[in-house]
Amino acid sequence: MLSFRVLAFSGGPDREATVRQAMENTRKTPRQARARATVAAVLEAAAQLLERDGAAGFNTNAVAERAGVSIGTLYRYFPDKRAILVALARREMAAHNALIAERTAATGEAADGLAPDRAMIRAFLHAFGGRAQARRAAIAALLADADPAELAAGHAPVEGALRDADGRPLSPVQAFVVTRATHGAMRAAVVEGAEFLQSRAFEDELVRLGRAYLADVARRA
Amino acid sequence: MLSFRVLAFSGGPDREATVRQAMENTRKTPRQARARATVAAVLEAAAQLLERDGAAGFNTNAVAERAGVSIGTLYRYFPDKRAILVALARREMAAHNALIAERTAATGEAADGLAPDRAMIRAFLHAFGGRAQARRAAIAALLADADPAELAAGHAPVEGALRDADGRPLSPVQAFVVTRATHGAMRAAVVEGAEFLQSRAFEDELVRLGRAYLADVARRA
Amino acid sequence: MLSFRVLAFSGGPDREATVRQAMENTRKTPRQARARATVAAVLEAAAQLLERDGAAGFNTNAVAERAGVSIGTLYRYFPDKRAILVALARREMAAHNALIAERTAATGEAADGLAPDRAMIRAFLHAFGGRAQARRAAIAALLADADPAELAAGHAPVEGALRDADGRPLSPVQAFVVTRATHGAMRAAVVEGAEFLQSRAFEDELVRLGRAYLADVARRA
Amino acid sequence: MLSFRVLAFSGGPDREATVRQAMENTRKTPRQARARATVAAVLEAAAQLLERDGAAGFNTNAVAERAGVSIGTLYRYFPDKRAILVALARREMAAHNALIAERTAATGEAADGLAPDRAMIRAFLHAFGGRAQARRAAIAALLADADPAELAAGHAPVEGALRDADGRPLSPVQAFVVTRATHGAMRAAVVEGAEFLQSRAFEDELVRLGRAYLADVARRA
DNA sequence: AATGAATGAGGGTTCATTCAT
DNA sequence: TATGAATGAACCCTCATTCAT
Repeated sequence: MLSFRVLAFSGGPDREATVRQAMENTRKTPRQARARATVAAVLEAAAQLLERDGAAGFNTNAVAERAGVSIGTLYRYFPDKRAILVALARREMAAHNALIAERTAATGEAADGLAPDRAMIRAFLHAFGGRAQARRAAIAALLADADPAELAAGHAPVEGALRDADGRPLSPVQAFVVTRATHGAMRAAVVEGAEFLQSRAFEDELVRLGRAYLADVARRA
Repeated sequence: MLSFRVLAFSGGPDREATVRQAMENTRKTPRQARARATVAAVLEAAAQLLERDGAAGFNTNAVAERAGVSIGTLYRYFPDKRAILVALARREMAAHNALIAERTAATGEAADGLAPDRAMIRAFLHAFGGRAQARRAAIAALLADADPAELAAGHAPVEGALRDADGRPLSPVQAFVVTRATHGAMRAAVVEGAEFLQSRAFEDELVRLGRAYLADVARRA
Repeated sequence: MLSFRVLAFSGGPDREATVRQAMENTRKTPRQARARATVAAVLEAAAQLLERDGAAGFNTNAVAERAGVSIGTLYRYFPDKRAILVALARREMAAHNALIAERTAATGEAADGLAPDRAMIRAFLHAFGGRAQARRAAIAALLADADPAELAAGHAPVEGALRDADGRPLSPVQAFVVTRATHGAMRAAVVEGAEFLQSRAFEDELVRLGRAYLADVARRA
Repeated sequence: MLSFRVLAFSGGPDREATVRQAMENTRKTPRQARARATVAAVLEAAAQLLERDGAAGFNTNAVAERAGVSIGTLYRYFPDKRAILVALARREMAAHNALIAERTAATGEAADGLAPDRAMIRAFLHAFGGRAQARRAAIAALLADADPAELAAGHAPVEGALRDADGRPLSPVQAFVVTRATHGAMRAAVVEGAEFLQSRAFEDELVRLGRAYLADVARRA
């Protein structure tokens, strides 16, 4: 379900190192705060442009202008255009993960009484609530030149942890099918702008889909 | 399952006119074999470039050159770059639908002994066998600026015909989930370059996914 | 002495082929005449800018503007900025060679009564008469990233033909020294803007330099 | 032969002021060892970058980083990019002159048993032994926008001291020819990367070239 | 005095589209 | 009707230089 981990790429090592260093070393220096603010402004600007104009409106000059920084400053923090997309995807992912953590890790296995599968689905659906267009454009833009080999990585942790209704591990193909199917349905709802995206009914059907499949796998094993 | 219907546009008023014009150009004029040949050559060239270089290699000059026509001629048949993509998607879709029709509609319910769900899945997987890259690039390119509201249309006929294990119609949300989930898993296999794309095991799991879900829907109804 | 052969590089093979084809195939087509005029205008503009502002004034947009063509047109004929420099050098070389041919080949060995060494020196000096700054800038610009291995090629034919005062071939080092020394003195006169560049006295001393050296080589052999 | 004096500028009024300022900064302020160390570090960094990447690698930010000083500090000591090049050239020149002085002026006419012309040639060739690329890039970079009128100054002292084989002064053109010819041959060997650059044979031929010329001048006088 | 983040003019190049031939 | 040369807006990115801290 962690669909967006898929989109995480690493920028140029040099600059990336620079920025990471700049962003993680000391926490309190005003310099660091400034840098973080700049990065945030750029990402926010990118998201807004993606939201408003789609991938077509996403160019480095426009992003810099909307972010209120010079193009040179933008390039101090992002080695190239693609890195902005990558960082944006990473940021969305982080927010997504935080949501999941908040809902599951809090009370242990079944936070607020939710089963883990439902918790993850709900987290995904809510993370995708706003800014569908921005996310969609980010997906599309990255898909356009992403390394297909890396596209699989994001699902690996979930796939490894999956068990059928009797607690037995799934075959690789089965793990693939259930993760991608669930994710694909959610993704389609986002991309198609389905109005039931955040409804209980949709969530219920997604949960049912996974469980029915896992039960059937157990039954025939 | 009709994956590429996703790519079919009817367009907002402006686009609609544009596309209609493109379609009429493509459809009426070609009483001359020459015109039809030109259109075919352009689409074939576009598919090849998409396949070889991804979205980046897809530019009107390159398409015209590879098609062996002048750029001016290309613009006689396609009002703009986007129209080529649209026409290409439509062509792929038509081929895809033809395949499904051949396998299902021909002998009625169970063509060549296959259940309809399996037949459709198999058709999809085989349609995606070759030219995966071209289709992926076409998806990405169109997704980049497609009107989200229209992305849903392609699945409608299948959704309407779906029944649960007891023959009862599905709710809209249920129909959405089962079509997009199946399609999403197949799409992911294409996009991620899964090596089991055309394996029997994969097909089996996809069939099981849909049937387990529809059985569960019937059980709880 | 054929210093500028050194500067001849080949542009990108594709475009180069295109242009060559465009320029050499048919002679009379108005299209060809247009193309040749465009190439000439670009080269002339480049030479003027080099002459006026040095390498700093040499940028593709300025060249296109002064040539009276769009930047796109410029890039139709030259794959990149460097290719313009290369072509310019080639053109100067051709003019230079023509001058030499006119002065030597005409009457055979000693055209207009000139010994071959003096003829070549004079040709070089006169070719360099005008536009010294443009040539100087072209040299500098190309030197900035020329492949040193190729820098030697231009002198090879002359080196091979050299003989000492008794008609014996020179050693490679000797051939190198006499060609580069003569050329270096002429080059310095151009680069430093020496006012005696085209004087008889300068020519005489250059001729003497080579002859004295070759006589000495013969004497000690 | 004092090849790099070529690079010494006295500048037009504007430039002159700029350079003088730079020189005074470089000369007076460094009573603090720190300042001198900074200037040295910058020049060393510049030389290394020129050596490694050619003119393309020579930019102020890279120089500052490699020198281990901030870009702001660099600009305290050098008014602009060009000043670094000028100072570098001056430093190389000084080292070169010191070498010559050590070999000739020390023991008067024939230091370590070498004739002065051979001593100067040898000094030049050895100075050019290492860092050929850096020097070549420095030449090219300066040539790109040097005031041509000033390029001549460096050779003046040698020219003035030159005598023919009978001890008579040379004409200005003769002095020009012999200095630039010798220098040009050495320069070409550096620029073309000739493998015999530091060989005895090459040195011998350079010495012979000058002597044969000066002898011939005396003979015809 | 040192720092280095920020600036933004400038420059190389691409490519969708037009229109004279 | 076909051609393809020409156009030029747009875009990505670099780097010399400034200045607040």
